[in-house]
Amino acid sequence: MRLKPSSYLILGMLERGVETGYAIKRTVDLSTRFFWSASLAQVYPELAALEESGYVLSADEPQGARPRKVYQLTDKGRAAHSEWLRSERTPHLEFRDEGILRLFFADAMEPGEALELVKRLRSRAEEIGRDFRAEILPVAQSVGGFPLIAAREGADYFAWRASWFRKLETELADELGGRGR
Amino acid sequence: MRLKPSSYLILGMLERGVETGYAIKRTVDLSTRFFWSASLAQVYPELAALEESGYVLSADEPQGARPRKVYQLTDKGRAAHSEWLRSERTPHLEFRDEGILRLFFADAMEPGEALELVKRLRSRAEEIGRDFRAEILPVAQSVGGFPLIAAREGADYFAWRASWFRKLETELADELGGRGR
DNA sequence: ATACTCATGTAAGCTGTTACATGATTCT
DNA sequence: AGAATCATGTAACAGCTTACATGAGTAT
Repeated sequence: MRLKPSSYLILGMLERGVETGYAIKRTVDLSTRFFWSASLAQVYPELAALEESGYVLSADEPQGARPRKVYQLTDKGRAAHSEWLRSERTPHLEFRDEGILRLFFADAMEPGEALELVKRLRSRAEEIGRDFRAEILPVAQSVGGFPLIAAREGADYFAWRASWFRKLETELADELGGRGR
Repeated sequence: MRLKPSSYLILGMLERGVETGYAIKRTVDLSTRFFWSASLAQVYPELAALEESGYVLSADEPQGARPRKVYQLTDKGRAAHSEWLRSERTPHLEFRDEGILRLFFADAMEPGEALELVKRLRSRAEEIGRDFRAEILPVAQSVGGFPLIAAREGADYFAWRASWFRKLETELADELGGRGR
């Protein structure tokens, strides 16, 4: 079995003491979601595959009549996660940014419409920044350490992005105003 | 047929006068690659599907004995692209950032090793920034308009990212040095 | 001659999503 | 009593990638 970044995400969560598939998904939604997300339909089969390959071990720990499987890392799993963290392989970096894609094609619109687009992108960046500070940062603050540092990167990024669009907005507004005279 | 961002990428390239599937892929690699990439095995079937649904039209224009299909937008295709640009739908925004994922789990390493990780991430951001300025920006400069603005966003982002890691690097180095006394 | 670029396409596979299916426990 | 949360899983599909297959034109 070849481990993908999503596998290491799961190994990492187990290493941090998150025990069940459900809890991993919940934790991801409150922490790594913005730079690496995962769905339940990804987590459960991945946990099964990791167990099959000996990276993790499960034990049934039902809560009353409700079934519940707790997972823990094996030595092999801990070693794999540790090797990944220290590895010099180039980490995967990919963006799917439809906003910038629209910006790229904005020559097909009137200057006023392009300005409207940039305003919407700025406002969207601000909105995500707010969500981030409301949902992710507080949790990260209570955890501290590198999860907090990673959360700060996210918050800083969306702040930077909003200010980048704000700057572009003034430039485009100036051009528009200047042409009017 | 439901159009995805990748469909609009292709419509947009046709709108800008890029004529063949091969040329679209080449242009994407030199312009939108960092915020929206595409492979040949994606472009060719997508062009066929767009023609099937009436968004584009193809004509055979072989160069000698070498087959070649040139595409152009239909009115329907132009309208769809225009509607997308002006739309208020929230644009898709997704990151797959294995670097920040490693940072998130860096508590599992010694402080010195975590610092090494941050150095690698900083150096990788610098490297991508250089690639960007070497491969993407010059082309964008010769094109001008919004493609240049989008390219600047990319260049500015990787500069910001490098400086963010640089700052973190000094913070972590200070902590390391401080503990030694 | 040889290598690179132009050019089109397909097959198989990987990664991930949404929606479905089910049910217990806890909070209001 | 009803809603939200905890909990596990599967089926179908969407989107995309790598590798394969083929060959002409152009530059060194």
